[in-house]
Amino acid sequence: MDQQDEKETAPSNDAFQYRMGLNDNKAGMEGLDKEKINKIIMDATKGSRFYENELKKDQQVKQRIEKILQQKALLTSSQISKAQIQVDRMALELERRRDLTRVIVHVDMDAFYAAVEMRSNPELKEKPMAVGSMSMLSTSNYLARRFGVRAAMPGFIAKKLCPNLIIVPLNFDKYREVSKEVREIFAEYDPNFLPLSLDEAYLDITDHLEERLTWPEERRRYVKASIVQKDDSPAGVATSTGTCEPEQDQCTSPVLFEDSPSFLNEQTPPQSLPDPADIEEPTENAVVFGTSAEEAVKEMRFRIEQKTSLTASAGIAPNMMLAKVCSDKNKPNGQYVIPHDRQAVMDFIKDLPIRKVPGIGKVTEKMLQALGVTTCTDLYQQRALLSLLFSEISWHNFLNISLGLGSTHIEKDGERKSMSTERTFSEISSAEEQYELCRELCKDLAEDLHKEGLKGRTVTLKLKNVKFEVKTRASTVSHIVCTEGEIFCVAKDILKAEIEAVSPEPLRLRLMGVRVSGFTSEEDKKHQKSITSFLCTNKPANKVCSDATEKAVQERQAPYPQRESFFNQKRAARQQELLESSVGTAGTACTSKDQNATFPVCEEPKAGADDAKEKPDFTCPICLMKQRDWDLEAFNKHIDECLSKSPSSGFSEMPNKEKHFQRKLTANNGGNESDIHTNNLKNKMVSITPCDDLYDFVIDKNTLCAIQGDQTLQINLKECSSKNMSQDISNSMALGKQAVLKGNDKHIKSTPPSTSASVGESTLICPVCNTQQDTTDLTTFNRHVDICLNKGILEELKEDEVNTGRSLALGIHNDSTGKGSTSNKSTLRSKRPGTTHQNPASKKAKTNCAGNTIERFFK
DNA sequence: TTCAGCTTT
DNA sequence: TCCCAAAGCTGAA
Repeated sequence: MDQQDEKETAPSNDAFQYRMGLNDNKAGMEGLDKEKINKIIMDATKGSRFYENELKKDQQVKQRIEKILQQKALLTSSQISKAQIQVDRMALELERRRDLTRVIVHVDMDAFYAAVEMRSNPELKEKPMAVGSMSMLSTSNYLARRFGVRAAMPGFIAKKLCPNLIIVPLNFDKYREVSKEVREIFAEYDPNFLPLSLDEAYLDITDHLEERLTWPEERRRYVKASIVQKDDSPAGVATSTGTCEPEQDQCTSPVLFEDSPSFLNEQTPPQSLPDPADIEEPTENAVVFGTSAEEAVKEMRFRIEQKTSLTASAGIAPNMMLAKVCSDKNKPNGQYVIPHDRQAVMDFIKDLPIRKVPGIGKVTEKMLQALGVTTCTDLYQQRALLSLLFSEISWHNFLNISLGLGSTHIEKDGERKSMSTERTFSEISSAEEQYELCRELCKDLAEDLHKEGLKGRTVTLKLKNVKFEVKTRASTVSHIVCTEGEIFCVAKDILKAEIEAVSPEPLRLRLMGVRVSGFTSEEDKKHQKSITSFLCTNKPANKVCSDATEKAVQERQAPYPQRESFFNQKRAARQQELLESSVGTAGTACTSKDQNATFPVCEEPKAGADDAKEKPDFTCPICLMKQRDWDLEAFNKHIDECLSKSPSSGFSEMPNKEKHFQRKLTANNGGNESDIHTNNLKNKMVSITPCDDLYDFVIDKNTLCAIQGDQTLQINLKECSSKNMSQDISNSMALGKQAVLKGNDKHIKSTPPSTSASVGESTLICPVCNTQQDTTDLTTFNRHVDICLNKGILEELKEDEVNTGRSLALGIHNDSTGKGSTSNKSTLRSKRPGTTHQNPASKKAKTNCAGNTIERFFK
C-alpha cells in the first residue's frame, strides 16, 4: 500500500533515518521538522534490543558492500571492456524487443486504511490519526505525516512524535468491503486486472481504449453525485440524480484532503495535459471524459471517488515498472502519464533515483550507491561493472530498469508456493508454552491450508528471539502434510532441536511462525489419489475421495461384486466383534460412520477387465507419475530408478496399503527417547488395532500421535496409567476422537472394545490375524506378524488379479500366476516404523528396522 | 537440491 | 512496546 509512497528518498547511514520520509512541513502548518523527528525517533529507540539488532544488520550490509568493493578493485579494465560488449549486445536485443504498444495503469488508493477510517468517522479528518496499534502502524493520514508518523512505524514512537495522534485499530473486513467496490470499477476497464493488495492494482487498458474510441459521448458522461458522509455509506453511483452542490457542507469529497484539489479542478501535471480537443466541457454537474488514456484513468478515479468518497492516484505508462513509479509521482489524488514513445521513457528514467524503482529497496540502494549509482542513468553507465559484480538475475534487472523496460503484460501470479502464519507476543520462555503455541499455529495453518485444499511437504519454523534475531528452520518430509497433527509433528521436532540447542538456557522467543511449502501440484494430487486409492481399500471416503468421486467410483464398481480384501475381512470381523461387545453399553465404540469407513468405499475406479487389458495404466508407486504407453520392462526399470532415487525413510512415505503394517508399532523412538515416561512403553510393542484404520503413528516423549487424513488423535502418555493406556488409545480411535486428549479427566469413559489393543509384555495381539500370541518375545512376535502380512498380501493380490484382470506378483517369491519374471523385478520396500519423520537434529540418522520387507512388483 | 538468511512489497 | 505474509534471490552445503 502506501509504504511505496512513503519510501524514503534520502539514503542514510543511520539505521533509523529510513523512517523519515516526506515531511512537507508546509508553512503555517503544524508539524515537526526533519531534525526534530529524527531526534525523537532516536531517543525512543536508542539502546533498545531492536535498535541493537538494526545496528547489527546495518553492519552486515556494510560488510557486503566492502566485499563488493573488494571485488570491484580486482577487476581489470579488459574484463570490464569485455563485459561491456556482452552487456551492450544484450541491451541491443532488449531494445529491439521494446514494446510500447500497451497502456498499463497502476492505481493506488491514497492512505487507504486511514481514508476508510476517516470516512467512517469524519471527526478523524481534522486530527492526526493512524491505523494500527501501539506496536505497529499500517498507515497514517496526511495530517499525521506532518509529524513524521508513517507506515511501518511503531505506535508508541508515533505517539512521541505526535502526542495527539489517534490510533485506530485495523479493521480488515471494512477495507475488504471498500476494496471490492473499487475493484468492480477496475474490472470495467480491464477484466483481467491484477490486484496487488487491497488498495493497489495494475490494469492493462489498451483494449478498453480501443473500444472507447467507438463509444458515444453518453457512455463517457458522468453526473457528479453528492457525497454525504455517513458511517460507511459511500456516495451513490456517479450517474445518480439528486446531487448537491460541491460547496455544500455535506459534500465533503474527497474524504482525505481538505486542502487537496477537488477532483474536477485538479491541477493536471504538465505531462498529462489532455489534448484540448479531447476533453469536453462539463455541463452543470455532468462531466464528459475524453477517449485518451489520461481521460479514461481520470474517469476511473472520478468514479472511485464518487462511489467510495476515497481518492486514488494513478500512473500510466507503457509497462508495469514505469506505471508503478508514475503512480507515486503525483500522489495523493493525482495521476501521471509517460507518453508511449521511447524518448519520453528515456527522459523520464534519466534522473529517476533508483530507490523509486519497485524491487530496489534499502539494501540494494546502499550497495549500488557504494558503486556510485544513484539514478537510472548511473545504472546504465555502470552496466558493465554491475554485470561483473551482481548475479545474472540482478544485473539483467538493472539493465532493464536503466532502459526503462518492464513487463508489458499483466500476468496473475502463478500458483501459491507457500502458506504461513506467525505471531508476535511478549516473551515466552517456557518450552511447554512454546509447544502449545506451536500447536496453535499449526492448527491455524492447517485450517488455512484446508480452505485452499493445499498439502505440502516442507514445514518451516520461524523463530525470533527477544534480541530480534530471526531464525528459520525447515524440514522436508517424504509424506504430504496438511493437518494440524501432521504439521505439528514436524514443527515440534524443529522446535525441540532449537530448545535443546540453547539448553540449559531457555529459548526466549518473541515470535513464532509456521510455514508449509512444497505443495503438491494438481497433477501430483491426481496421481496421489490414484495410487492411494489403488493401494488403499479402506480409507474413509472423505479422506481421499470427494463425495462426487466416491459416487462415481461406486457406480463404476457396481458391475463387480464387492470384493473384500484380506485386511478388510479381518477388519470386518473385528468390527463385528466390536459391535457385539459394545451392544448395550453406553457410548458405542463405533459410530455408523465408522462402520461405513471400514468397507471399501475408495477403491481405484476400475475399468472392466477388458478395459484394463486394453489400456494398461501403470502408475509408478514411488513417484506417482502415470506411466502411460510404457511396456512392462520400461515400467519396471522406471520403478527401480525411482526407488534408487527415493530417500530411505520411515513408514510415512509408504503407499497406503503398506501402511497397514504400521500397526506394528514400536514405542521406541529411535533410541534417544529412552525416557518415554510411560510405564513400560520403552522398547515395548504396542499393538493397536483400532476399528478405524490407516493411522500414522508418531510417538515422542509424552505423546502418541495418530494421524489419519484430517484426524489427529493425541494421547498424552504421561497422563495415562499403564493399565489403561491401551484402552485409552483404542477408545480414542474407536470413537474417531479428534480432540487432544490431555489428562485423565478427558479420557474417554465409555466401555472399551476389549480386544482392540494391547500393550506390554503380557498381551501381544497380532494386528493382522487378530489372534493373541503366546509369546512376550518381540522377535518371535514380529516374525509371526511378518508371516501373517505376507500371507495376507498374497491372498489379496490374488484376489485383485481375479477381480481386475491385472496380474500382480510378489517379488519375494515367484509370481502367483507363474507368468512373471523376477529378473527385472522392481522392489518396493515397506519400512518398519522406526521413525515417522525426519528429526532435524538427526536428519541422517533415520532408523531402518530389519525385517518385514515386502517386495512386490506389477506386471 | 535443500536450507537459511535476506530483501522487498 | 518495532507487524504479517509471501515471494524471490543468494550463498553455502
